[in-house]
Amino acid sequence: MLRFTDSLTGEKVDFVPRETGKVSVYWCGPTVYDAPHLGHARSTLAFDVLVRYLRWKGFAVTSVSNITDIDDKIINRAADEGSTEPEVASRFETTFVEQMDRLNIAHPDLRPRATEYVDRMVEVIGDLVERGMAYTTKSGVYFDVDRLDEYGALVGRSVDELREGAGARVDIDEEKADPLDFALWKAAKPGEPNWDSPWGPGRPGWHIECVAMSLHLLGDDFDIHGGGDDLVFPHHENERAEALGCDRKFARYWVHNGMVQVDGEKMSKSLGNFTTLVGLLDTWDPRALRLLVLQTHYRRTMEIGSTTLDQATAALVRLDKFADRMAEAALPEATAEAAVLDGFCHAMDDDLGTPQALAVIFDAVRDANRALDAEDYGSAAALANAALDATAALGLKIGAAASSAGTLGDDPEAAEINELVNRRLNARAKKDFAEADRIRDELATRGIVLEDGPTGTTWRRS
RNA sequence: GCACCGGUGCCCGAGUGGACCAAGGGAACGGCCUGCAAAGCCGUAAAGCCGCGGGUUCAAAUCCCGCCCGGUGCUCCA
Repeated sequence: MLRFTDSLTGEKVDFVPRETGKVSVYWCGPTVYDAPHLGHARSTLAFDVLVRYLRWKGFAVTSVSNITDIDDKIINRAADEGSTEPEVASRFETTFVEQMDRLNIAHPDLRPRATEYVDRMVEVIGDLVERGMAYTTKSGVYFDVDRLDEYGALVGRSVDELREGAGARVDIDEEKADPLDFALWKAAKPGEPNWDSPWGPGRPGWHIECVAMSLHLLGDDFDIHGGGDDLVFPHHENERAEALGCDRKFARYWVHNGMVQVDGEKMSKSLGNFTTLVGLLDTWDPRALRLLVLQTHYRRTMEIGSTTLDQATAALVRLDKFADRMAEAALPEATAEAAVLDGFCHAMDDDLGTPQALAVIFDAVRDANRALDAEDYGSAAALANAALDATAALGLKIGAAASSAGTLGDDPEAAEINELVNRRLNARAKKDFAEADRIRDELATRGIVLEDGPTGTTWRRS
């Protein structure tokens, strides 16, 4: 039985989908106003693994993740650049998708944009106004928090408690009847993009797009709603209020991932150049980032930095070598070792315990190597198949062929390096080890590592 | 300030009441292999007891109280 920690109750609960065998998942995608960062990667990776594992288990999954392409930050960025909102949004959406592709993240089945859903949002807002859950002011339409008893349930606070902290960080809008009330529709200001509505020209308020999209594409009472845990309040609390305010059932389970830290501190642009994904993925194998993320439970705050990425890279190299070794061994056909897959499922079923799942995989790797050393090919094959099946279920491709380093022939210096390698081989053949070592040292200073194997010498960049 | 979540070896991190009390990865060390290395495999040691101080319990890293530190949220940040 699959279990998740549901943010609404904070407890681990059995997962019972709306429809047997089918799972509907919605997770909050990015607001495309800037380059994607580590946090986007971690969050998207978390839900990628969730979806992959559910599919691996045999569920028919429908996944939806939005692109928020209209918001204050996009407007500001466009103004700063002397560009337009659609241009800014389109550019960063492209970058986002590119980086997700590098991370081998499966595309969501549907990736709707907020601007394509304005009509549906207007419908939802209209419904709320009709039901008396929302009111209109000069500056827009606001949700009346007092009308919903359950407001605050997701974040685990009462309306009174929330009211105490309201305005702690942002000035209170005088137009609102209650500081907690939040915008559903913002009246247009001069120069801003706007759409027509029964309340005059304006633009969508608090992430009402997520409600309009998720309910439209997945239906009422869909299964899982996810996102980063910084979105719990007010973002998700408000979404929930919007849906419940329309008397519609919303997410059955709320799943939130933890934040990323760099060097023990919050990630910020001043802290390092690899807080953006593009730079990081240029430096490290994207699979190393996936492995690193999976080594920490998705709900926990985690550390990402050059040290941990290097460590993950070392672990990844080991997995690649393992996959290659097993492939070269030409092992017999074998069914994946059931004990390993059972262990893997047991770990994953328990709130997606990827760290434990990886421990099962690494144990299988060691056992398979041991079996191969002992020339127990049947066991080695069964264990290797299980390990490969499990890594694949996590979206982790292993083996040198999967390495982003690509084939050695692609390296611009390949011809020159190969020449040096051949000269060294000749020297070794003549037992001129001094010359052989000199060439090896020369390559080492250029960051090239040589490996002499039974079938010849290979090289790679360290 | 208020709320929530964390603080586990040299590093990253599982474990959240009980088989001598800590998985897995990285690093370290030793062995095999190698002309020597590298890589790989095998193995070993390493937490004077899991932030600090109290408490509950037959039994706690795991529960309770206080304190210290970090993170997140408190109107648009994954």
